[in-house]
Amino acid sequence: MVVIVGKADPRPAYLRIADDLRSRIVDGTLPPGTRLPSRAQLAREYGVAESVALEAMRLLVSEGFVETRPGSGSYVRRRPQVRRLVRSWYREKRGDSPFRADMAAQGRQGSWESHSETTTAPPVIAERLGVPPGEPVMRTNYVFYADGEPVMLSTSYEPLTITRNTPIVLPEEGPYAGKGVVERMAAIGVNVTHAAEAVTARPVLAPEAELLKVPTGTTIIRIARTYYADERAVETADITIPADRYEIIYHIPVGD
Amino acid sequence: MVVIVGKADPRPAYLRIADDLRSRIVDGTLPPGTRLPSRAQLAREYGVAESVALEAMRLLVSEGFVETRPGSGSYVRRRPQVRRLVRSWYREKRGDSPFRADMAAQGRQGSWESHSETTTAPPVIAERLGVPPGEPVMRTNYVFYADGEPVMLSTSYEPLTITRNTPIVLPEEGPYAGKGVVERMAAIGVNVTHAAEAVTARPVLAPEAELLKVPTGTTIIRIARTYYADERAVETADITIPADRYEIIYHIPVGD
DNA sequence: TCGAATTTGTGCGTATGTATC
DNA sequence: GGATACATACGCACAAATTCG
Repeated sequence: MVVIVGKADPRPAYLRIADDLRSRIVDGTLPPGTRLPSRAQLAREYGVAESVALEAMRLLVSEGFVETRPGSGSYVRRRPQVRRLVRSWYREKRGDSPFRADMAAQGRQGSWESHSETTTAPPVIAERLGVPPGEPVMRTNYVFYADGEPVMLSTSYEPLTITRNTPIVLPEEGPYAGKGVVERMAAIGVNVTHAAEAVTARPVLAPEAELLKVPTGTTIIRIARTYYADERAVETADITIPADRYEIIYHIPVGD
Repeated sequence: MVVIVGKADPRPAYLRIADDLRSRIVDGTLPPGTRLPSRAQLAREYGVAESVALEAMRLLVSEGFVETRPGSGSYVRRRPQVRRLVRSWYREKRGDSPFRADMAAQGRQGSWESHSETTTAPPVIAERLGVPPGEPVMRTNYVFYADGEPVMLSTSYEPLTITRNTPIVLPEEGPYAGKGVVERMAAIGVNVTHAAEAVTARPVLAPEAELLKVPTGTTIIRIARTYYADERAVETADITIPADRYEIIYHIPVGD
């Protein structure tokens, strides 16, 4: 089939082709897994050079609608099953590690690796913790796994003025290892009352991509989480999650 | 300067160039606003054809690191000032439009355009609303502006079984126009008790980019919000926000 | 098992239009 | 107005992976 274009189409040809295919993907005419026409076919159908068809495909790939397999063809992308991470207060009340409980709720096995060291608070972190820049903090880097696959990164900071000389100074050692911030802080008499999470998103950077084993250019969600005991910040963390695998669920009570 | 490449470099040339520039952008050697070498310059420096330099730049644009200005040059993207959108229950209690109140809190003037029509619920929406697919719903498309600049898109769905023959059937007409879902539903005796928001993120699509006036390659945050009266869903909406302009704040009480 | 055809990935060179400076 | 820079488009070439007879 050769598509005859109107003369007065203002949009570039590669955008027209991409829009055309995209709308057919979105409306279900081209379901996931469908093989799309090859570059040569598209070029013939739309009456353009092969390089224009190539441009259209590249755009759809960068938008996440299409994946290509060299030598085989281009296919409507099958979305990986989107899993949910629930971030609400009641995840804190289960006695187990919040992450492991989240994973168990989905029938997956949660595990993690971590590394802690004392350092000084960078300006951004100091501001979030409400302490002077350079204040000593315990920094802990985590890689979280679900069924052995990396799914989340986290870098946590706790002021040593709170945890020094307590059994919980190292988050992943001692009787409260892996128990979650709320439970650990409770063990030293610090009563966590609420948390604030600031959600942003951006393209993944190379070091993160390597740890999460995702291709560069994919989108990640970044959560800056801070736990408070009344008005005092007691922990803050930067959490990184691949956006195409997880959605983050917040429950918001509509109080009086 | 001409960069001599080792013979055994496995990566394609355009990726090497992109990786090189990207790392210099990320580590601050090329700060935001810096003008990058032109295609012709890059081609000379790296000893490749101009089309290869073009490919590298396109990749960086699609990743959101670079923006191009025709006739002028390519520049490290300046991150606009990040503003905050607070999504917590108390934003519902202010009597005014929640969006206008959010904007007023930042010293900006909020406004919006909307268009409502009755339609039938697509499968995904029907599932969120807990109604059979094809159920009649009121769909309203919004474009929200801050100081005249588009900052948020929203598509809202309300089952007509709830609002038919009431004064609020059209969200943006009548005495409760622009008042927010909680207040509008209260006006017909529906007591909204909580909301759930599912947060995801992905690259912006061409049609959205046009409405939001953002360059292609930026990241957007997408929120699927559903309001509930006890267990019954009374409204659901898809909200689209440019991730480089806003971060989304959630407050999470840590209850007993 | 082999080989030919197909398909994507990468790269080169050219041309034209339009925006900027 | 001229030089520069990006945007789009055309056409070609070859490598590598896949497919299929």
